Amino acid sequence: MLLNANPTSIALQAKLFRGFADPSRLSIMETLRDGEMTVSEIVEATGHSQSNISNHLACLRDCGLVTAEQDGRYVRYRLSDPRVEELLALADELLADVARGVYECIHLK
Amino acid sequence: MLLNANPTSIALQAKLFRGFADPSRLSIMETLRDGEMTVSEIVEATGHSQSNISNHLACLRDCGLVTAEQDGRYVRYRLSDPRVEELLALADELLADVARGVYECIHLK
DNA sequence: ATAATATATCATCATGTACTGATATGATGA
DNA sequence: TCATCATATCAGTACATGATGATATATTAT
Repeated sequence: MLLNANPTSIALQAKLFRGFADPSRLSIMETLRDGEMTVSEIVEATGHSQSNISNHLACLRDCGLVTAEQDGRYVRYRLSDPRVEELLALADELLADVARGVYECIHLK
Repeated sequence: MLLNANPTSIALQAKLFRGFADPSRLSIMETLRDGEMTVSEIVEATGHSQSNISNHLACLRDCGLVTAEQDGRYVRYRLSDPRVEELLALADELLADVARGVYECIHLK
C-alpha cells in the first residue's frame, strides 16, 4: 500500500497554489515584481476594482505571499519572499512550452 | 494608465496554476516525481478512486504537464518536463516558510 | 471636529470545479 | 469470439470561489 507523502502537506500545497491560481491575484503579484506599490497604484496598474484588489490583497497577505506597510494614508505592498517571484518566473517559462495544451484543456475553465 | 502585462497571458498563467491547485492532481504529480507509473499504481499510491485519478490524469495530460504511453493494457504516465518538478520543489520550499499563513488563510478553503 | 482620501470588510449572487457511480472503451489472453 | 482487466468518459450533485456594490475604518488636512 505504498502510500504517498503526508496528505496534510499536499492539501496545504494545493492551497498555496490556489493562491497563485487566480487572475486578479496573479496580476497583483506580477505588478509587484516591479517593486512595492500602494493599493491605488495596483488598482490602476491592473485595471481591477478597488474592492476586488483589496479582497485579494487580504488573501495574499494572509497567505504570507505579500507584506503590507502603512505609509501615511497609503499602504505599500511588496512580495514577501524572493521565491514568490521565482515561482512566477518558473511558471512563465514552463508556460512558454505548455501554453497551447493549457489553453485548450477543457477540464479547467 | 500604466497597464500591466498581457491579460491573456495572465489568464493562461492562472489556468496553469489551477492545474497545480488541486490535491488529487498534486498527489499524482508528487507520486510521479519518483518516476513513471501506471494508472493503477498511481491509484494505489495516492489512495484516490480510479475515476478520480483518471479524470485528473486527463486534465494533466491535456495541460501538457504529464505524458502518457500505452504499455500493453496499462498506460504509463510521467511528468512531461523537468520544470514541473522544479515548480513542485520550489513550492515546497516556499511553503516551508509560509505554511502557517496559508493554513490560517480564510480566503481560500 | 469635519471633510476628504485611501483602504478594508461584508453579504449576495452567479459560476466554476471536484467527487462519485455507472458505464464505455480498449487491450490481452483463453 | 468471449471474458477479463486496465483505463477512460460522462452526468449529476454539492460545494468552493470570485466579482460586485454598499459600507466601514483609518489617516491626513482644513
